Amino acid sequence: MNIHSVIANKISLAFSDAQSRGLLPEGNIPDGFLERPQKTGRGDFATTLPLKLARFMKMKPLDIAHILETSIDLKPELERIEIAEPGFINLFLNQNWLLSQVEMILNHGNKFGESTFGQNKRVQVEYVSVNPTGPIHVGHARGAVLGSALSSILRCAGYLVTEEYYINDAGNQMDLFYQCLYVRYMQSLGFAKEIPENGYQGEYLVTLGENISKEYGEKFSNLPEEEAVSAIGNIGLPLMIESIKSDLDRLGVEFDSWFSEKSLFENGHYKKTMEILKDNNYLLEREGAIWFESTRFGEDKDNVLVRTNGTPTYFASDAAYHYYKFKIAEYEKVTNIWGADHQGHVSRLKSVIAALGIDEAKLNVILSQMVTIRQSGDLVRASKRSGQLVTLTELLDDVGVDACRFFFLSRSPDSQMEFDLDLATKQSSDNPVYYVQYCHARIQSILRLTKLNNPVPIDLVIISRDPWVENPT
RNA sequence: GCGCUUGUAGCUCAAUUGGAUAGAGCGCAGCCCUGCGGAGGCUGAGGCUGUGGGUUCGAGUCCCGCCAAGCGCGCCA
Repeated sequence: MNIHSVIANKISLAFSDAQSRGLLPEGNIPDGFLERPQKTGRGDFATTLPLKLARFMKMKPLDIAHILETSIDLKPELERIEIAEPGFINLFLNQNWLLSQVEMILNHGNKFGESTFGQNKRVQVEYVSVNPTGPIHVGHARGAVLGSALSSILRCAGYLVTEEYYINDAGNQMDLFYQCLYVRYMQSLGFAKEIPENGYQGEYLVTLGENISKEYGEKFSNLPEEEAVSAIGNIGLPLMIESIKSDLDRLGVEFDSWFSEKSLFENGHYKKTMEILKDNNYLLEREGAIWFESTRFGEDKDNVLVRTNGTPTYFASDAAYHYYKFKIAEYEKVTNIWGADHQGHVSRLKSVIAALGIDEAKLNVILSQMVTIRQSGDLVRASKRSGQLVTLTELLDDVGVDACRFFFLSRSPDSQMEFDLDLATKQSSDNPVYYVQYCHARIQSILRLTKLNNPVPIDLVIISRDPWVENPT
């Protein structure tokens, strides 16, 4: 048990002890009563319990504080208690107990800080999940770093984590991608073809098209267009996925599972999902399409699941995917990390999950806000269609993995951020990454020097409770 | 128009989820140092927490209105 819980326990016991002695009236203890004061001198921990209880118990906070004080069992972790206006109880750790923690930490080595909080529950973190229609850019990279860090933390907290990438290898966007790749292939062989309007303009497709023509020659150019598009698509898709994989690998992000959207239609999950929705009477036929009645869950409008032409929408496969997550894979908790531009999708996904009979509280969606790149004072916008994007590869070439991960994690996912390339590459204390790396180098140096001499048994003494206290020289 | 997110020192961000005098780094001003693997050290100025109300012992944090920025509101994904 960590020290926070130990002390919270002590206070909780003191509370019920005072009640059983008739000093305090009956009632439950509120949540979040133990905190760490912002300033040293107010103790290592503080409780606001008297303030929180005052109104309900119709007593003065200071009176409650004094009653609790007499019931708190100090030993062995605590040294003393102080009561402060208007009703805080400040708790000070025992110095010998603090010293013993050094040994405990050393004994735990790299395992220090891990916990069994998650009780080996199976959870999934799904992130990145970029359409394999182009390379990963800076916005995706932010989600990638968040997901990978979150997964590590969950593992340390005792969860069994599956990190999954959802490959959108079905649907209109993929068809468009195949079409564009076909055009680039034909262009590389000298045929006059044009990228369709709203198509993918990026340079990477030119290269990919050239590579395919180099390896396979002209053999697809003689086929009927539809056949050629499909054949080239079959070659292009795995190449695209491989390139995404290797980009992420450079970023230190590795997935346990790559889940294919297409597979949902091959293994029956999609069919089953639609059956459940139908049986639960959430489906409507209207204007030749099949709709999910989202409005019954308070949504603004209903959503199409199957188009007039009979093909399922992205929303339909996402419903099936989440059916898979909860009903087939049986994860106890699922976290999706999405770009903020998917924000409107959250509530209707939750609705469809509820309609499938799944507790929507099991799904947590983290939205990561937009990233802009600043270089030499200028802002660079990321836009995929126009091909004007800063790719992950370019970012890593410029600033390296450490700075990349550090900066993405240094801001809340909720806030938009500017990634300052000049700052991230600066070798001065302006750059927090440089500062951290410098500290690490110095510490390693000290450790190396220590090993040169014969290590002596450590005699631990607390010189000062406050490391910044002035030295009396 | 409706919905989501954000708004804190000149800049980039914190603030233990409603607690005590809103804190750090950079920048700025002043003083000091000059062979540890120096990113020099110390001190200081700098704030009506976008804005107007409300809730209560207490609000940067919760509620309502307004202002500003970004995103979303497809039978695209």
